[in-house]
Amino acid sequence: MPRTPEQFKKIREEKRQQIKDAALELFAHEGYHGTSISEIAKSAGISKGLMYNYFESKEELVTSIMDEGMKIFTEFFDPDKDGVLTADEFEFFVRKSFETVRENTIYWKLYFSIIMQKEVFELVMAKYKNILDEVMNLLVAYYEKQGVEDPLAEAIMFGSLMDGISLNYILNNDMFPLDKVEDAIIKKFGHR
Amino acid sequence: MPRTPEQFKKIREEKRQQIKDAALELFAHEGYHGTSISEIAKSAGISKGLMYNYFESKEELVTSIMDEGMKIFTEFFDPDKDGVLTADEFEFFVRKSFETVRENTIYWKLYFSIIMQKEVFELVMAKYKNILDEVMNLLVAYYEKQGVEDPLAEAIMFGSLMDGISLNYILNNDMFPLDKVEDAIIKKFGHR
Amino acid sequence: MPRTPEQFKKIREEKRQQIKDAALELFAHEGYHGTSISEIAKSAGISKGLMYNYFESKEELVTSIMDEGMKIFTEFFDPDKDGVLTADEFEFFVRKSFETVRENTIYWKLYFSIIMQKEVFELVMAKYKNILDEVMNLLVAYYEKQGVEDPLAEAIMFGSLMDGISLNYILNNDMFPLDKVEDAIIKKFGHR
Amino acid sequence: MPRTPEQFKKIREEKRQQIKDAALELFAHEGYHGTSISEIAKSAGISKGLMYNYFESKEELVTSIMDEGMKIFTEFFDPDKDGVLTADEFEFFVRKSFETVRENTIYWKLYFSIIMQKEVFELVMAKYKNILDEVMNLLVAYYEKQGVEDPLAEAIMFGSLMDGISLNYILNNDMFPLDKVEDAIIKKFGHR
DNA sequence: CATGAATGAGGGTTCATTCAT
DNA sequence: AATGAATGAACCCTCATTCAT
Repeated sequence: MPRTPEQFKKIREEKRQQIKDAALELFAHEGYHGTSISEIAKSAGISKGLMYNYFESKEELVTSIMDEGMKIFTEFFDPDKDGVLTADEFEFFVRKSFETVRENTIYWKLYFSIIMQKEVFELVMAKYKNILDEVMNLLVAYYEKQGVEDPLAEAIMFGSLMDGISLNYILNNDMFPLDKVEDAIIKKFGHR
Repeated sequence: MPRTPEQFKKIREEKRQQIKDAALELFAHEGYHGTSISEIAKSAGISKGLMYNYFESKEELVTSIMDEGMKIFTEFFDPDKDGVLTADEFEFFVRKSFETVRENTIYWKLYFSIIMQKEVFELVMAKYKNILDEVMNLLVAYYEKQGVEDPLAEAIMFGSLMDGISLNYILNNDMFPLDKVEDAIIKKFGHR
Repeated sequence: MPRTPEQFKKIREEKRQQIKDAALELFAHEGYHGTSISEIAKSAGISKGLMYNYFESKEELVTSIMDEGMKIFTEFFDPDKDGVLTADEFEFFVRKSFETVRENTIYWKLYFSIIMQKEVFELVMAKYKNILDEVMNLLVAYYEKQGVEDPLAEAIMFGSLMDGISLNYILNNDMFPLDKVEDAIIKKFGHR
Repeated sequence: MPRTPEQFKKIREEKRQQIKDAALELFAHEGYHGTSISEIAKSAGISKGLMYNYFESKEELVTSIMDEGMKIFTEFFDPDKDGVLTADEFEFFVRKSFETVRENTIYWKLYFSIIMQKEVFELVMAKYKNILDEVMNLLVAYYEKQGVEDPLAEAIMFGSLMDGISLNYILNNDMFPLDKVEDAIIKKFGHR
């Protein structure tokens, strides 16, 4: 008697996740090209061939991981989706962003290593660019409302700062005083 | 008449440079793993085998390139080496940093893509950490002198911001308003 | 009420046929090595695993298909089985042969692609050789009776011609004037 | 001191031929898909990787072999290239064709196995089609000149017969009375 | 009878490195 | 100093077959 479709679906989803977890860990530490399918399979406790039952290529695997991480990011951002940022929401955004970086350090390590790669990932990046542009637009509008002199420059600086902090935190996990910087950035770029 | 040892050394050095130039170009565009020794050799106009007369491995080649780029960076920084930063020197530092990024975009592309890689490059990074820590110390001292409330947080923010801006400029060369941001950062983090 | 053994056998036979039909289609279009068990199973509307309930291997499957096609061929040939060929029967044979090629083009495509393969299929070919030798013997006897000068050479030429025509028709389906050639061959090799 | 370019060229050509010889043997016996690069390399006495120094892919290898064989074929055909076939030239053509088949049996085995394959080889076949069409045109003109009733049908029959004979000779090397058939075909299709 | 997850060997291909010349 | 032929390990991926359910 075969398993029910529900059973198969459950197996598939669990195994896919299991593979993605193993792959994320390895991609983040060794880089995309530095990680082989063999390593991922071994780390996930499955055979090499089985990988391709769940992901049709190495590229689909990494894409799938990236999408999942980006989904987490967007879920936490602009929660009421009214397209306007208040000062409280700004602070909430900063704190949530750092929370995400803190809790999904490995994912963001992968993210930063991936964005340095070549055309293969330009499609992926195109998708994310929309999301990130949206964030930028909200920020510019916010700074305008608060009467900041050059809202665009301020928004770009703020965005770059978030990137830079994330990058340094990721590279220097133990030493980086993320909490302190979190407060400072809200004070300096919040413009309450 | 045979060449003197000095002449040999000079020829050697020139050839090494020629190889490094070709390799940097390719590494930055195709990534480290995406660039083969064959391609580098062809681009440098020499044979594959000869590569190994000048660099003992692909890894030594990339390490050597990184070192050279970092040397350029340090040469331009803190020119009088008196260990103290004035407000003018701060501005000078920012402007020179951006100048370097603007003029050596390819190198910094390689730099950012390399720092996301694995333990092989941890040695390289250890070396650079000293240089970067030195910069950080000067900055903290500078902010203390200027009476900034939390000098360390300010210095870290400034450093992260420089990284974030460089990263975004590299990724988005055409659209990024580097000049504008350059002025804004001096105004906001100069504390004259 | 449980099914009788006969019912089971019939269901089994139908399913086998269903698989063979799907497989023939794919083998002929993609080649033997170019067709995977997965594709066959999907095309037959069953699971991969079930395939092995009906055929013990990919090889048995293709062998079985070949046998079936050859059976069709022999059924149409020498209908009264008296071991003698009249002029009318010769013509009948030619017309029926071409009819078979026309109606089972796909099978003959598979046939010609398979006979070029390696020793695995030598067994299969041994079986067919008997059938084809039988045909040859009848033809030689026929040409002798008609007073042809070199009956063996004539028979071999005729057999080779039939092969060559089939091959070219298969490869060049649309352009090949099979009808015209059919008449011509009867005129030229019939020896009425 | 490096080898001279001439030396390298000689090495390359010899090795390429060595690989092609090994590959032809294997392709003919095991089929294209049934032959692995590993097997070819082993049979040629080189490493797998070296294959790709001489042929950029398995496909280029087989294409190169096919071209070489077809070149032999065309060299022997229509030697004075005046575009007209005399009765002597017709006989010469038949005899030379069989000579080629006799002497390059393996190649023609590959040829027949290849023409049954899928789209990958359609390009290759397109090239050959021109050559073969040319032959056909000459034949039709020849039969017209000789006053044959249906020249096209005759030419197609002759061409198909040549194919069929080659095929059967290849498959049944030892038993096939090629000499006898050679004479018979000239008598029957020569129309002197 | 029926499923598709799972395996493992092998497919073609690439590439850093070595070596004879 | 210089060449490119040669190696061998590893790469991503496919697939006939087996197996737990």
